[in-house]
Amino acid sequence: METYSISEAAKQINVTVYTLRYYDKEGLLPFVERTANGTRRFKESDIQALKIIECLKATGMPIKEIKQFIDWCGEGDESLQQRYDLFLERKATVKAQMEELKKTMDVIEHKCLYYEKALKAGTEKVHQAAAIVIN
Amino acid sequence: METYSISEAAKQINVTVYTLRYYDKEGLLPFVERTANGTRRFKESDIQALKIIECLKATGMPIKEIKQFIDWCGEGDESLQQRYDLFLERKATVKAQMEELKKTMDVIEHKCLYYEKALKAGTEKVHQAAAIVIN
DNA sequence: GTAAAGGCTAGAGTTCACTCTAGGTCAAGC
DNA sequence: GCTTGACCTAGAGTGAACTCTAGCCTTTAC
Repeated sequence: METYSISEAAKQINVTVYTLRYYDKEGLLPFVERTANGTRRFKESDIQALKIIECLKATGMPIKEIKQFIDWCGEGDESLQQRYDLFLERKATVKAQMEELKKTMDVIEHKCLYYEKALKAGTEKVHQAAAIVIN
Repeated sequence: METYSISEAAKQINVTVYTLRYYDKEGLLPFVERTANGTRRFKESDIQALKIIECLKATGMPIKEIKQFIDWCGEGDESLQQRYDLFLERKATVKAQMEELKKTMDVIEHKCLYYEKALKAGTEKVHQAAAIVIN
């Protein structure tokens, strides 16, 4: 079975080796095995697990909560419900983030139009009457 | 003209007064005027500006870059192009974030289905054959 | 056999964005 | 006139997530 060194693993998931060692220190990688002399070897399934970790991180989940999830994974079927609930909750937060981001995008796009007009006119005065305003 | 105290302004944009003072310290609020004894009074246009600042923050923009934008706003028409470019760039990053979030959502939804099946079966074994795997 | 490349740990340092504390001013209500 | 509450500043402290350093150990290539 093919395995990867820490730097190969880091490259694959696009983080630094420092980050991987930090994750391990924080208990996120209990499944990564070591050679006789202590070197980490990442299996294909470890890479997949890291992708899940990165996915959870992308939802804004703090490392301590990700560790909780990893711990649950080690418990087996006992924690199935907790893990399901966790993903349901993540789904809801990601949905909320998407909606927030859409609102943000609307504002940004308005600003783009504002500045297009201002640039065409050569001045912001096409938009406002007086004073120093943030636009 | 109606104005707001720092605590009223904080409530309106849903941050703490500490945060507003911190923003001011960092140069994000040069437009906020003070009473004779030094108390900040937020105008309606200041609240709008704060909303733009919060919008930029929501795109992941660091405070130092937001300050750059605020500085440009003070320069007037000279900086129109820079400010336009900034919003174009923000638009691109938000678009990228939306795509990333969509991918994240797809993974999360897969996990939800995985756990629904596992819960129905009462065990994760419906999914995998051997070993400790993160799921 | 020795030097370079890569791995290891413990622990210190960094950055960011707040968050809070201490000590002080000021206006309003009793 | 004095207490209460809201405001102020400077600066210290916090927590998260890295990021790096120092010192040490293997393996590989000349």
